[in-house]
Amino acid sequence: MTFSEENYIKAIYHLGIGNEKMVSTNAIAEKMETKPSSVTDMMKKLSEKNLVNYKKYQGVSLTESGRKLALSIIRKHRLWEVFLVDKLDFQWDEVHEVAEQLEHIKSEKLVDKLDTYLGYPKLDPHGDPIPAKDGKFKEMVKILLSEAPINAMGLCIGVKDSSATFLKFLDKHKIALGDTIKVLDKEEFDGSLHIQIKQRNLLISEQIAANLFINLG
Amino acid sequence: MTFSEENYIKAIYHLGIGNEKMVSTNAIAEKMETKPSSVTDMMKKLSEKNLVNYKKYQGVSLTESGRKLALSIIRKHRLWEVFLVDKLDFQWDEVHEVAEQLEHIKSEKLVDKLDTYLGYPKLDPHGDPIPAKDGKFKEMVKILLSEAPINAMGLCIGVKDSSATFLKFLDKHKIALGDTIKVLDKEEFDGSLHIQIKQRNLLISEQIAANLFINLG
DNA sequence: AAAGATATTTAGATATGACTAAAAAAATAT
DNA sequence: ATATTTTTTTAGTCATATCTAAATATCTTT
Repeated sequence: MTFSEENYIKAIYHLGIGNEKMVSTNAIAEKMETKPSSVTDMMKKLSEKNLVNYKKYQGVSLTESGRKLALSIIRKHRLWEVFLVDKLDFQWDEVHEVAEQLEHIKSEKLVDKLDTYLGYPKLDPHGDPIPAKDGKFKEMVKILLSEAPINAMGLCIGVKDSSATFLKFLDKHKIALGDTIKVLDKEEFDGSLHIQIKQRNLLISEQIAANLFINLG
Repeated sequence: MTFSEENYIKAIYHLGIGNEKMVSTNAIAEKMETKPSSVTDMMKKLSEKNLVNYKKYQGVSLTESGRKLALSIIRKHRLWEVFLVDKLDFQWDEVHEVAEQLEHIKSEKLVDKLDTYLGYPKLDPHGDPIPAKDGKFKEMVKILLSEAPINAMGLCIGVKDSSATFLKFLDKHKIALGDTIKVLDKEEFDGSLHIQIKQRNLLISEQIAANLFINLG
């Protein structure tokens, strides 16, 4: 598998979450920051390798082996992120790019030993679950903070956008995974949320709220 | 820099050690397990990028920036090897292949933090020195065991061949870096050496002796 | 159901890094 | 010093992964 192939597989997996249907060529092109024609070329190749189900004009979905491959790459990505934060003292907003490279290192032994060394972590620094060796993992029950009803209270368990800009914003306002958040009020005008977090009251924009996952009770 | 370019630079560096002259196209081709014509192509490209001095039919040598690049790759390779052995519990004969991949990860911050995490090691698991960030490092004074005179005594400080086969052989016969070795006798017939190591007497072939570095006094 | 808009695919081109076969230069031997 | 061998380079191909431009299929409107 080339890096490029692996990145396509990962993109298809991420796009396919939730909507269990077919993923469109254009959606993949946008995610990969490439042209639709390049996607078509690659889909033919991945189809040959039995990693995706592809029919002209119908979009693609991952086959069983495609899904397994995707999960193994995601497993590696998230384990490396834990390593960078827990062991090397990286900030959580700095790890993504490096993990994008490390996820392509080929050595099963390495991944297993890394997993052991890290103490079999279940979540990465952004709250995303780490697939087990056999590909199994359970998504937590989570909703976007922006969709929580007024007076709802829950644990902050993850971020949707994991860009450095957003993560830095959270750090600056001392919002961290594991914090308890209570929705006090919602502004009708722009959807801003008044929330209570660690004894503090905070007003956050809808865009912020739409990128924070919480777990209700 | 592509992986391929980096691997060529590394190969030229290794071939250029000792013989401070030009490195031949054929030598590079052999080391890289590729064809001389491919080497010529790449030399033109690396020359464009000012990483090698290349003149048709004259061989190549690294420029100052080529040398720096080579040392930074070697630094990464050796630091990762230390990580794999010290932290992840790999055997010393298992680390080379994985480190060949890890050495191409691009992130200065990662290398620096790894160095710190490992406690600024000076040597990798095979006894090779790890270049500092600024590229400086001192080779130990070392000779091949096969070239040591009879009755010489020294510390085993490194291996020349670091293939799994050779390293496993050393493990099997309990020969490790740091052991004191004394040359008792040399067979005239085939160059075999009688050595004393950890109270034991051992007879080793010349080929073995020609891949072990020792440091006299 | 035809027209227009959007999405997707095909065809043909480019850059990288490899290869083979043939030509040319350098080294070695007679 | 000439012939032979070895080394190195050139020329032309190939595969991968991209791209642009043009063609075609599907979706959306009316």
